[in-house]
Amino acid sequence: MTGHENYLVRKISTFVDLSVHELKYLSDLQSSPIRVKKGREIVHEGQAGQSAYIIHEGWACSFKLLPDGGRQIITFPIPGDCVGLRSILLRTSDHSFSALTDSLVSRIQAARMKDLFNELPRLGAAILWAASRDEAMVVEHLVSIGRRNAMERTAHFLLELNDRLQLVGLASNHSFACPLNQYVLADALGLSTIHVNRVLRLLRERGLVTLKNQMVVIQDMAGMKALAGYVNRDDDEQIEQ
Amino acid sequence: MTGHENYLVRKISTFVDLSVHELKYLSDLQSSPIRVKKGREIVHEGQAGQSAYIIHEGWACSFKLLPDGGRQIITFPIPGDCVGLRSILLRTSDHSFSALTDSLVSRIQAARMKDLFNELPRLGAAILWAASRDEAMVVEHLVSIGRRNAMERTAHFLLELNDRLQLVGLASNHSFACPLNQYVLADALGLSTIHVNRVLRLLRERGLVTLKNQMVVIQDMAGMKALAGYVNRDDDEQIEQ
DNA sequence: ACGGTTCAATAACACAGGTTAGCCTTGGCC
DNA sequence: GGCCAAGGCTAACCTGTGTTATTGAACCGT
Repeated sequence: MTGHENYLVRKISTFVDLSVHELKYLSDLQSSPIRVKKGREIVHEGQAGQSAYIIHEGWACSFKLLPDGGRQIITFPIPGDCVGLRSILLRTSDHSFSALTDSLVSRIQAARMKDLFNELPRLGAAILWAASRDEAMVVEHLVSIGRRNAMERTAHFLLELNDRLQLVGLASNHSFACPLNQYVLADALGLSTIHVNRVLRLLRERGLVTLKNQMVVIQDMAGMKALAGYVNRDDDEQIEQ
Repeated sequence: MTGHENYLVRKISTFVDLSVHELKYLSDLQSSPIRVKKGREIVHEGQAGQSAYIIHEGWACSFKLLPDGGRQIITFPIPGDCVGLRSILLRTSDHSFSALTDSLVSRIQAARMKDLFNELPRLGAAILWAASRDEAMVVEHLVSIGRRNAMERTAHFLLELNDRLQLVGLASNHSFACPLNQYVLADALGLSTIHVNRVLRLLRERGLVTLKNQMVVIQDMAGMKALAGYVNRDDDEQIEQ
């Protein structure tokens, strides 16, 4: 264990206590870390090759491209997150995945992942549990885009990011470093860049939140939650065995 | 086996050949079938109780409600589909789930599902594979709502339904029975009822597709696919094990 | 045959968000 | 120091979609 996988361990440990053996297995599962330059595409939609990836440092995004050149960002994997688990079951990846900042990732071979479920089912369940949470996030994202207006949607998104980052210790109670620019936000929120700009200004003017110099500061947490209709993750939920 | 689980078997058999033993296990896994009246809510968001459900007959929808009374439909489970697998890992259900027509469903107890993975991992993998497909559908839905306009989105949705129904033999090449009314479509597509009506008229006027008397007829398959930017499911993908 | 309910259809109007077009700041690099 | 690229900001205008309101057809139970 070289230290960078602490985020994953930290996240999983919040819900199951890992034994020394499990920790070791978790560490051996992964390839040695790979440096990825900002902007570099790691997996391309339709690509065969069955690997999942774990992010140790940096931010990434998974997305789909449309024939007309449009892009919809599905989710922003952050340190400790696992991407492409689905491509282990399906034969090809159904979305692309690229680094938003210089990053450090490891690859997980499909075969080893399958072994894991036989050998350490408890650890396997913990990983699936984490994946389930990610799915739940995609669902919430769907709801946001389908039924919340631009402001609610943006607020909701920032609140959720804040919560996720706190889980791995990358956010204080109400602020976090955020390398996402307005173009990227637009592709995630299903809006135009210009409208993202408008919305951010409104949120700022109302004293709710600021995004400046790669830093998000939530200034009125209660106001934000009210606006977004945000419900806290039920963080005491436990995996039961 | 009373016959009604044929859809599930049929769907799974498309990708793995099930042994007699596996078929039996799959059948024993499920509670005896439960009749559910049209409109009845089967699982309520936040409800504890860890069960998944399998649909044998009828249509359902899974959705989330918003504080302002809005509703976003996530997906329409059809015969052979499994709902709420996620609530087996998370402790509570993160969305509601109700019957759109009189339906027949079975419950699957969490514990038995977990046993399955130990005892018949191949069958377990097949079920997870089906679940992965459903996830992929949610992602595609997200892309639709985020980056396709109302017409493209509607066309895409109908094409996808057609494909799914074909998989269980409930659609011919280009038409299928569809109990969804315009209100329900609106909540799925993130549109207003009125706009769904407009869009359906446009699609009809352009000779692309009609929805009349609970029947969808795709009249110009090529035109629809071009409009929606629809890519066929890669139906020859195999689960390998 | 009757009233009630559900669903589809249309029209007129309103507004959220998209589009086009610039300008300004910052920071890196030759 | 000067150029260039990336990212942020703003304004004016346009359009896709939402809203409100109303009508009609089909079906249902009594």
